[in-house]
Amino acid sequence: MPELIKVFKALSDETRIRMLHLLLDGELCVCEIMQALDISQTRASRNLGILRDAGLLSDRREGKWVHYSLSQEAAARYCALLELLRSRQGEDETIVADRTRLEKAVKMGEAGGKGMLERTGENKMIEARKTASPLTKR
Amino acid sequence: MPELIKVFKALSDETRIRMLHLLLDGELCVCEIMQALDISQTRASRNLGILRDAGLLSDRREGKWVHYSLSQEAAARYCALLELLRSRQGEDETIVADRTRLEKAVKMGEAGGKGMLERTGENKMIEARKTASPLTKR
DNA sequence: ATAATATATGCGGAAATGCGCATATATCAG
DNA sequence: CTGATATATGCGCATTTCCGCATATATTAT
Repeated sequence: MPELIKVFKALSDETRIRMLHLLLDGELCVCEIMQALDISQTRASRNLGILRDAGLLSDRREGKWVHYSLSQEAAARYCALLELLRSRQGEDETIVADRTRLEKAVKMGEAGGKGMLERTGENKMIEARKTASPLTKR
Repeated sequence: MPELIKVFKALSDETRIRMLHLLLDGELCVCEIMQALDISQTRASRNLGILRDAGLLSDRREGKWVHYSLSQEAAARYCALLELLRSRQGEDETIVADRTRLEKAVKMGEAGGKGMLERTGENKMIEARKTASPLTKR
């Protein structure tokens, strides 16, 4: 299958578009993305893999965490596509909500989060935790 | 479903990408496209409809023929996408073959073709015919 | 070593997609 | 009118996609 079509296939799914929107702003690990989008771990991992296999993302393991980010090649080859995405960032309600959840997750991470694998659900409070998290580095 | 995702879905099929490549050069009717791609009438009509419903094409009936072309809105909103396509035109063997078949079909049309609905098959000769065709106008 | 956390993946089922066949619709010629 | 040509569409089937569940793998902590 021609490469460009694989890219379009990767882009033709709402979950993956939401992921890309977040990753336009920088690297994130799977557990951050699944919290931001409020989706299952399976779904997050699978769809990130599809974006990676299409050449749009690259991944990097650091300890327990795998960080995904826009690939260099994609940023070069498909910058027109990414710009098209960027230009629509404000139009979608869902994207805004994802950002909000991401920020919340990042804050809890900075406070020293642990056990991020559970989906929190929109309004569920989780007390501060003790050990390291990928977010403490910020 | 967000509009942009519908567009990506429409673009994530090889048949439809081939169609778009031909239509980047101008308006074509269904029978020309099915000959150029050497596909069935059903397949041509269905996939052109999908591109139209995604907002990428507009159609115009003229007598027996329905002509499809890039829509004004798409050319404006998605010109980055179309440029990306254009920039890959040379890379794909299939696209070149489609162009060749299209030119052949156009020539037979100018000579006064009729009964274009049958797929010709790559090397099947068809004698010149007598009545009007969408191609005589060129 | 065991346990906990983070991520990936095999499997199965529900839904979506792609397309051929037959047929419907539209237009034109006679 | 009938017949020929061009296009669209309902139906059915094969393939693909999406995702949850359970489980496997990787890393770190104890």
